Amino acid sequence: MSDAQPPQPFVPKAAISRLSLYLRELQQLIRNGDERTSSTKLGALLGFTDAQVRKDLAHFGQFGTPGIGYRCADLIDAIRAILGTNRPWPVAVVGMGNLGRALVGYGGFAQQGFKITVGFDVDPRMVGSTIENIPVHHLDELAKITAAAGIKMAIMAVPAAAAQQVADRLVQAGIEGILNFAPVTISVPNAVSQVGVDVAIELEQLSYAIVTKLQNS
Amino acid sequence: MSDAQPPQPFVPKAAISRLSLYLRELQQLIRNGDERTSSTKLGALLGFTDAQVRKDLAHFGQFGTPGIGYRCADLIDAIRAILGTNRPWPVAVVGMGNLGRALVGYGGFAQQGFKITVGFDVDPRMVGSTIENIPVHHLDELAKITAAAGIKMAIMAVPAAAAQQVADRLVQAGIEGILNFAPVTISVPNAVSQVGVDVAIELEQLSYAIVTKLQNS
DNA sequence: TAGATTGTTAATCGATTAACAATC
DNA sequence: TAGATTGTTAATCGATTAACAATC
Repeated sequence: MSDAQPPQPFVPKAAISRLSLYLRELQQLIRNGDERTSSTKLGALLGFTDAQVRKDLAHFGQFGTPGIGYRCADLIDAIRAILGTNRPWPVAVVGMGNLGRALVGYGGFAQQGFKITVGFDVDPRMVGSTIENIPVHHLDELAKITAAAGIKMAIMAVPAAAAQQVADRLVQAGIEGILNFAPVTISVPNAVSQVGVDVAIELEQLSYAIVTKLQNS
Repeated sequence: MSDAQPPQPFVPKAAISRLSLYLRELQQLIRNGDERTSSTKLGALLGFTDAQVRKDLAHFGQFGTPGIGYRCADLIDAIRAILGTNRPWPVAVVGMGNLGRALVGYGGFAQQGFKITVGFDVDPRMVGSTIENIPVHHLDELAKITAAAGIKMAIMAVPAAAAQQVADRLVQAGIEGILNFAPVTISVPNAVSQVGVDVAIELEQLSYAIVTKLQNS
């Protein structure tokens, strides 16, 4: 209907990750009572150069004032609009084991616009129950319920052996983004976005860093 | 005492992350009964080029046979030796809330060499209890217990507001690697390694991907 | 032998940083 | 005005990919 959207050419993926970090830092600054900040200050808080901060933002428009810097509140609004978190996202959790239940009980991302509104499992003892006021349905109801609720994002907290099957069902149900906590690579169509979090891999990165540091000493 | 270690110049950080992915994929191949693989096959499984796989490995030595490829079991051993996970790592969890307890109950990374052996909290109702056979101590005992147990890695699952203080205490206690689940940037000395996992940020990346895809259509 | 695949060097590509005119 | 800081272009740096001789 409108062509107001800028053409938005190649935005490095790493730049989008940093946008999330800027957002988090800006929210912290606001909590500290800071109204304004600068690319130098924001970068220093995160270990980036000022040029990096400005370049990242420049992909999307102009948000500051030369000689002054950025209004924290305005930059927050701008970044949330870019990321698409200026409106609420209902989220489904699949797999109501320890991790699934912990995620449902965790309020931390409600503040960023994400609200877990439903859980799924295949265990008959879980199905029909309620966890922290969130209903748990059978996985067979996935498509019906996510469609009715307009849910486009799901968090997978299922065993590795089930992950690909569950991913297939999420795709089938029309889910467009998957956050996968299972320690396996899942294969989904290109049109579906995925992000993986594997705690073992993160620990391996720490292991490497520690071992390497020892070697160098 | 010995100079057997190769000089090991600049290894891109991204290459180390991919090493973990190769390892995970190789373990999957072994489970499928594959004895051998190639850079082309391994790359295809993860969406990388064959050149990328060979280049990453080349930073550390020669692990394959021209014309043949790689023996999965051998390459697994080699990568584990590089990452430092060819020996067990005892790990402490700080913060025994929903997430902390879920991590203790999760066996997934024991298989990769990481074993949670102790938990810490400040809540008197938790201190002295046992979760999945893991004792929970008061945070005041951190230094004493981690030193005695030779623990060098800790997982932080504490509220954002407490994160920096807890990080300071971990550093004080001689911890060398921190996996931080709190949604804030923590500042630690250069000699201490840290990795952050922020679920909200991962969801933001999905949000961006979904919203952007819609725009382009 | 012919076919496959490695390890490595050189070429390409992309991302970060430096520099600076414009602006407040 | 002088000082600060943006947005942006050009220069640098680093990482990925292509190509190929060596090898099984």
